[in-house]
Amino acid sequence: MQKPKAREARGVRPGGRTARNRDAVFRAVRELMAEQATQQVAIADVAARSGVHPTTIYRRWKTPEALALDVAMAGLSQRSPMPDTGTLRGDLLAFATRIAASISRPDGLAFLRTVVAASGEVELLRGRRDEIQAMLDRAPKHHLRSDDVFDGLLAPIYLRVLFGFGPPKPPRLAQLVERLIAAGDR
Amino acid sequence: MQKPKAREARGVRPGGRTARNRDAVFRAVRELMAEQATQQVAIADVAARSGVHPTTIYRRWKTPEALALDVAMAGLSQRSPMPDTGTLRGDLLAFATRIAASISRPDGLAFLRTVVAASGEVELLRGRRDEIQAMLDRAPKHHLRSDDVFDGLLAPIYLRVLFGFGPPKPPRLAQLVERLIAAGDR
DNA sequence: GAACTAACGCAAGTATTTTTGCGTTAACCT
DNA sequence: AGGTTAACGCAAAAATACTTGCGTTAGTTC
Repeated sequence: MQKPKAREARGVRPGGRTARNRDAVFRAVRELMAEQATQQVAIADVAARSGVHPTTIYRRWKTPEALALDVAMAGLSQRSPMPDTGTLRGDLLAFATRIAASISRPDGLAFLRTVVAASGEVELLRGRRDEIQAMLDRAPKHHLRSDDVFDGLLAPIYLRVLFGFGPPKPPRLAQLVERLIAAGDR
Repeated sequence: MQKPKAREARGVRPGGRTARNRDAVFRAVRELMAEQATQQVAIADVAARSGVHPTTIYRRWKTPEALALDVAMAGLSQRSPMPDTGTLRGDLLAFATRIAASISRPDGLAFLRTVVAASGEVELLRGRRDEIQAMLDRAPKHHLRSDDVFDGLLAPIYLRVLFGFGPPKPPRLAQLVERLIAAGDR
């Protein structure tokens, strides 16, 4: 007989109460971020809403920033799949539309602010980039790379929202997609 | 004999000591932002560096956010003129290059973060938009508007920096300009 | 199911941030 | 020049944020 997961970190307890507390805290953070669109969630507020003692939160996350970033990263892990409509144009438009929609919800803006505030967390976005590249690779005959999608679609949508203009409206999104495709045709 | 500026707010004193304190505080904020690239400048630190008493700072600005935003807005007022190279392509490239350069300095990043954190301050960017439009109006035969410059140049540059990738390198900047012009030709 | 101990809750303590009351300085007006 | 008072500096108090010590709870292992 031998210890299960013998090489794993000794004495770590991710199950049961710990996981429950983690979920309760995350839920509270997301709710608070959605209500007051601020990136500075007060630990005391999170504790009150989640029912988890403030001391526990301080011990596990140290600072509000670390907590917010942890929540943001967890949100990225369970993201929805990339669109696959059969055409590059359709994929790009669906992608842009979904980004614009998700960023319009108040918690979407809070999430974006969190990522920006913790900038340097480049790793956080690496997986996303690979998925975009895979989408592009399905379509033949163009020179687009994931950076082009970033510059041509993500950047305009995100920055408009960050600057307090709303997200682009559907006609503008379509126009951005057309320009991106045209750039890839040359 | 009558009061000078009789219609102005009674009892406001912008001159002398008040202005001197304001300048000292602004200078301290800018320095601190440049050193530690954080958007949360501590009032106590600003007071220590500027020589202005903390109480005075609290009374005039209430919160660190308000102070940072005030500094950012003041910085925008004394901005450099738009480039005028003789060609649209030259103007756009010079503009993009200057933006990329200014945002690479640590205080430029701090400034950008401040604006983003205070999003909703759309007014702050209105004047800039008009200047961009004026630059476009000098060149004949294209359909570009200031929004196109925002989406095609500003957004990629700013968002790359905000996300922790560096600013685009010169070849990429040139490519973005070419795509923007191509989009305006159609 | 009993031993072991990571994670927790709680109360008290420490540190940091912000406010308040009051006397002083100096900008502005006549 | 002299009066008026906005803005200031200072010390003390209040509020807020964070840490620490300790006993308890409940995953985990055997």
